[in-house]
Amino acid sequence: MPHRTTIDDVARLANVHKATVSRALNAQTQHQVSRDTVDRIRAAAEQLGYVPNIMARGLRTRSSMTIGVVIPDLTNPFFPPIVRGIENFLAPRGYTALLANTDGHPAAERSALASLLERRVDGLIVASGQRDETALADARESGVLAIMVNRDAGSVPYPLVTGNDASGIAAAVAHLVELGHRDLLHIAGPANFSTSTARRAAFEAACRSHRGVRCRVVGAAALSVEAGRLAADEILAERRGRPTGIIAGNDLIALGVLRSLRAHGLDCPGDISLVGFNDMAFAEDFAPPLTTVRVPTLDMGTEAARLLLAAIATGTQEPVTVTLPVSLIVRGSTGPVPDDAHRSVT
Amino acid sequence: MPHRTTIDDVARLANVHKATVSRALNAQTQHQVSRDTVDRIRAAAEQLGYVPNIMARGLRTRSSMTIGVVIPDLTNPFFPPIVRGIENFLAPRGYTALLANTDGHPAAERSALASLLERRVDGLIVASGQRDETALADARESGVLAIMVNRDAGSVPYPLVTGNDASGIAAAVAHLVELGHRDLLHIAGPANFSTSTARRAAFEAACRSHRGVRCRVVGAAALSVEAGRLAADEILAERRGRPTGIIAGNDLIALGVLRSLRAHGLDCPGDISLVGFNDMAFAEDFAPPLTTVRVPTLDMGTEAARLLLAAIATGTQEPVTVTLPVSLIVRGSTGPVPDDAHRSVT
DNA sequence: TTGAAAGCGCTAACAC
DNA sequence: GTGTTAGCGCTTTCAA
Repeated sequence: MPHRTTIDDVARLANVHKATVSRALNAQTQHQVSRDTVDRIRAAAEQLGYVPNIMARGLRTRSSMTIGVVIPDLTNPFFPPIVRGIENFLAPRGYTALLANTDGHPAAERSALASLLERRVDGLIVASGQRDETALADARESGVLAIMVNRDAGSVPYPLVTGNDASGIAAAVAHLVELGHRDLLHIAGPANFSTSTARRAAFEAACRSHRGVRCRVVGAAALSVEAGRLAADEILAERRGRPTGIIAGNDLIALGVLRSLRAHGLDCPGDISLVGFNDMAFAEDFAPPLTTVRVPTLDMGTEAARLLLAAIATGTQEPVTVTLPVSLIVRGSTGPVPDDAHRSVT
Repeated sequence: MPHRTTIDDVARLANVHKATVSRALNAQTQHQVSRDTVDRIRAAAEQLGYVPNIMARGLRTRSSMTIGVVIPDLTNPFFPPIVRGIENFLAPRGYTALLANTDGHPAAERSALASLLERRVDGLIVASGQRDETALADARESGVLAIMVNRDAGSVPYPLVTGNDASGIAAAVAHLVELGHRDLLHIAGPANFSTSTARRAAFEAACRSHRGVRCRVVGAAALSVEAGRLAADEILAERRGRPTGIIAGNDLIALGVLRSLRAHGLDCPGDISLVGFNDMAFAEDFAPPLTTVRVPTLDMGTEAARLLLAAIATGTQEPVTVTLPVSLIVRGSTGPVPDDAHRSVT
């Protein structure tokens, strides 16, 4: 690539030493240079179209002004808002995000992390947390600064920014109970995600807190539409004990449930009510519009970026957990329990 | 950040000069080093957890092994698959993507570009093309390699990877005509996007090629749900001359049309048929499932990355246009023209 | 096959 | 206020 012009070229044109150019062009050191020379240097830089080389600077200052963002899959609608929130915070502060997808594969995560570390990112924001994080454990071991987003890293004590899973699930359960539902099912995500186990536990606790509510939990193989459909298929194949209300581990699973319901000729919410989790983009446009728990994904990203830059500034980080509030968004996929709901269980 | 261990540390442990370490650890120069020393160096590097510093290497080799990806908004579901396609191609080749959002603002684009250029990206992939690209013109002027994706950069002659807008629109028109529709409307995107004008022209041409088809074009203020809804609201407010078939400039606009239709108590496709463009994620889950033109977004990203790396390898690029095939996906939002369709125009 | 030396473009200590 | 000097960690001639 081009951009040949270096700090030396500017120095020559402005008739000063390159160190002076460096001072003049840097906000923190600019006051050390006289007004006149700053102007002269500015003009020279402008004239030459000088673009400072951040790599060279970084070599000296041991900072790359880039942050590694590792996510499972950008194509999953849950993650773009997080990334956007991160960038919204980083960009005005001179930082840029290096993106890496892992697809949930440990091998891909390893190589993604390696690639980011080679580039000497100043820190990591990781949205692909799992129970068994070996690669992250190594990173943490060698002093890499990082913030987890949404899911934690198992036993690796990185700070975490997450939504309030418990209160979201509690609100969903309360909503269904209020509508008269007494047979509730939770389709949980894989247990190696901290959010899955948190939501599952919250579901069971919430059900216990309402008298007369029968609850049941099944697991989905992944946080995906297909996994949700499969799980729902199995449940709907059973002739007795069908739930009247389902709380899905996330919106993708909920979408799978919706497809399964249609395939079985069941009406939502006429026959079965459904609540999702996350309020992903366009959840309101589904058929029916999905009742779900809204998670502030953009804010989660922003907050994670804020925490990371703070950690970079101090060089240290405590394993805090920042829990952001969530809210139940009631739309068309939940309704009153059908009259004959109890036929199947008696 | 940590990772203190440098090539010198490895050299010392392996009892060789750092130049030898460099050769041993580099695939292209490895054959210059004896088998034994390579092994010894490898072991030493492993033992020390050596991670080469790409910035330092880049300073020397004038290549950063990073590609700048500039998009309007990651939160728009059209872009993540493109980015994913890019990364799928880049990652195995040792490149990483630096992401920058512009929100369609020239100012944001300027600063995004500046930030990428400071980081000495080896090239750019730009999905935020507009008619009046001043920042890109400068980049092009100073020899920056770049590939446009989806939309071109107006008069800036960068190569372009795009979907076949004309054939997609032609297929959509043919589909509606076959269903009996004779009054067609195209809600076009803003004219400063090359795709908007291409689709508009294709629409008008396609309509002319079918005898007895009346066509009309209105513009949406943006490629967004809200802009689509507004445009549809205006059309539906007219009491006469309503179209029976609408082809939206993209799926987001189509979604806005859907919402407007619902608000007006109109049935889709009972009263009006609707075709989108792009086949964005979950278009099949809308109410009704959206008939749309599928654009191979993932492939577009991959192809753009391929072209860019080729350009980087040769140091030159021709202003070629790669047009990828698209296909009409017929779902529930299109149906036979209603019987009374001609009442309103007579 | 390996070592020595130079330098990529920048900033930071130290002079003056 | 400004110049000098010395590297940051790497690759790449050029010698040996």
